[in-house]
Amino acid sequence: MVELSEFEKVKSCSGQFVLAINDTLNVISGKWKLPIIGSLLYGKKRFRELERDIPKITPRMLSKELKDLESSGILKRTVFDTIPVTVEYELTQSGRSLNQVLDPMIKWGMQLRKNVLGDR
Amino acid sequence: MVELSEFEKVKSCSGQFVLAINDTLNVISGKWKLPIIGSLLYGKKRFRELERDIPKITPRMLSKELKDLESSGILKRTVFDTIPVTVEYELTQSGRSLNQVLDPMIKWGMQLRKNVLGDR
DNA sequence: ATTGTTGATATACTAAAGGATAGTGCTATA
DNA sequence: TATAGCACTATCCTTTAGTATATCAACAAT
Repeated sequence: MVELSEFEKVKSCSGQFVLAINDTLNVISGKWKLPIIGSLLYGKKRFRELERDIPKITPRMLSKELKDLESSGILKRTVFDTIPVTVEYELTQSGRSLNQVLDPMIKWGMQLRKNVLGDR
Repeated sequence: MVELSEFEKVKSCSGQFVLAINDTLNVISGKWKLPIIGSLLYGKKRFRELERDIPKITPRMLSKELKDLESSGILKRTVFDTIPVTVEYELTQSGRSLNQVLDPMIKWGMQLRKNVLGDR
């Protein structure tokens, strides 16, 4: 766990502050990461299921983003020795814990829309 | 304010969910937005002060990012009729409220580093 | 034999983001 | 008169992100 004192230390230093936020940002930014995470929040999915779930994504991008997310420890890839092969993707504990950051982003985004995007 | 019921509605719909998060993401993503916001958290600053505060940023990027942040209502630009002109940038209430989303990102990013980035 | 399904990869391209460098109009100071 | 500071803008170039399209190998069903 991240202790309070450690958090305060990082927060008070502008350089550390940016680094920690960027680590988070890198995990969720990119055109397709959120749609993938969003789809997996409803449970494990196979490659083709994700492809159908996410309109307009190409297999190239799906494959790439899944690799990225796996290497950040956000999701787990499991291969089953069936014919043809079955591959399942599911969020890890770390992936599910992203709610801690996504929920405030939803709230803030909704508020922003009221404040500035609304008056367009 | 964003009501609880409204939040729950958006959160439960994968499309809306992604839209609200992307609105937030667009405000803070880009190589220089966080350093700028970070610098302004310590108080109002002038153009050249920001330039000195943020190593390696070019005036072109600083100018562009400041415009972006202003148009999302994150900061306010004030021109003083001095000679030569003085321009001050400061966070708006909306900009300061970004703490609500940045704090969880710091915590989550620190945790991530312990989980996966640590073992490199 | 042909077609379809699985989970991808390869190659080539376009678009968006960002960097390098120079220059603007103004004025105070040396 | 030359230099420096202020707040930028313009032009060009490189790097990164994302798209389009075709293909792979294994097999199963028609």
